[in-house]
Amino acid sequence: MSGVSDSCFINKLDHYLQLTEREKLDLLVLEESPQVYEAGTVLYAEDKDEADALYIVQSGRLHASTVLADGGRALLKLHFAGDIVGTSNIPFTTAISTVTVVREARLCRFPRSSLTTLFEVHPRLAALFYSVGMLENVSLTDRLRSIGRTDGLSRIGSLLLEITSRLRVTNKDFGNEVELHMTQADIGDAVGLTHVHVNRMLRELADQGLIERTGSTVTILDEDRLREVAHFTERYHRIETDWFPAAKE
Amino acid sequence: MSGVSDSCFINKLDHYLQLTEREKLDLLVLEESPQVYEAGTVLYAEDKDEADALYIVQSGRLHASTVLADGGRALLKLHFAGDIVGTSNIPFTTAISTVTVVREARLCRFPRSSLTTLFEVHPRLAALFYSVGMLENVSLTDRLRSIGRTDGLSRIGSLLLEITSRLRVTNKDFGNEVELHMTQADIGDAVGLTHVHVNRMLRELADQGLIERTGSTVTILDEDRLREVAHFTERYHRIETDWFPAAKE
DNA sequence: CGAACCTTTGAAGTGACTCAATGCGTGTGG
DNA sequence: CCACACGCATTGAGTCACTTCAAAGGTTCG
Repeated sequence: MSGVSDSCFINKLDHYLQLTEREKLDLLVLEESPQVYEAGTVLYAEDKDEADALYIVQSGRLHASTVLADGGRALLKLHFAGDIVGTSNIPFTTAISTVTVVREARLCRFPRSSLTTLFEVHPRLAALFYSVGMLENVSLTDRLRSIGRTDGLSRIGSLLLEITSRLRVTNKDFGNEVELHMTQADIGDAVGLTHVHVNRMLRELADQGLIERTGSTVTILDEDRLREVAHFTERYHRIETDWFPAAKE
Repeated sequence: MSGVSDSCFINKLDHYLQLTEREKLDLLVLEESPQVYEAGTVLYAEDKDEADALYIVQSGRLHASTVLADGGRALLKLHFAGDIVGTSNIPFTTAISTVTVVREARLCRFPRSSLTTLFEVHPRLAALFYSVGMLENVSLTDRLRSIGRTDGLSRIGSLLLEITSRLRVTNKDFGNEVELHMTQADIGDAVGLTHVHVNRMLRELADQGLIERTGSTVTILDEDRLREVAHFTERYHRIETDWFPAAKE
């Protein structure tokens, strides 16, 4: 039987909120044991698969994408350790985007039925789910602003900063060296540019001394200046928990 | 004292879910009586005002915007009757966008503390709030795709269809004539184009016989073809409620 | 009747795209 | 162990969607 340390939730939820023993134990029952998914695995496919569960990321990388009419692709979300994947399917029966494992990941499946119990028994955890979902909402509006209203250089800078920023949530001693696990075409699909232009903008960022590149690893050399270029606002430090219902002991 | 018909929730929540008497009564206590806000009113300002309440829209129009480094503006969300405004502030203490009343609106304030009670006492309604929030996330990813990966004509078409689609949620007998309540500059800020180009794309849509314009009212002449041009997917019909906890009678 | 705001149109400039070719690294089958 | 294929990064050149700048026409309102 799996111990508490095997839970997919402990990392991130515990970061935002000190979970009680009762909460931890109940979560262990509600979520399934972590399973390993290799890179390339499709968790569910847009407009095709039933979306009857969330997945909590213990480690690894995933992304949500959608196919365009012209055969192109858009990357809608990036998912890191601690993220809850699949929340936007909650109001639907069929998956509204395709979720792909980008880098070998350990995931806990969290069936819809567990969500029912969670909301019934643990209002405080339900509030936390709600907050985390709204955090995703904010991340989306930030990208909307970046993609809709800034040039290529800013968009790429913004993406780099968002990735580092989110990795730091679960990894405090994270430096300024990021392995992107994305091709330049992926980056383009995420920020709304072609891979050719992504290449030129990455070079430009490097030429300006803001970043350094080695393969698909990026080192941020001047984070302050990059933040200015990208008009980036940090948002993932903490969440407001004052209004949360009391925990079940 | 205000009757049930005065509640800001009945319209939309009742559309998705048959509320019980107990739920309706409790909601009436939790939400404040509707108040009228005239066009131009700023509910709260980005990075400035405390965000200690949600607002439920009974009637009228609002939008959420953010100011850019270069003085520009991005419209992040449009809010219609039945919407819950301010959810993205839930994880924060300070407002993360500016919410402005676009057209005289009747709003019910829903303080954060009411949210606490809602999650404690009415898990089913909490689930509904969660679902509605996730629906907003989906709307954002749809716009992300539209803005990041399609041309001006599609973006405008997509916006027009989203507006009509969302107005239909609370107004079944809504035709194909939409009063936008947006200037062409507003539209540009919403879809990531300049007002000049918005003008040309609107003309183009009209020239192609897809729409007809009178002032800021748009009549959709060929909705099927417009959907093709815009690559639009309808999403606001209904939400999945099977997993919701049982209602408190 | 003028001011303010919005829409519309023209003309020129540019950021990003498309097309195309080259190089590079890695894995694989002969 | 080499040859080749394949995916990815890089670079150049030409083109285009959208921008910027500028000005004129409409509408509303005090």
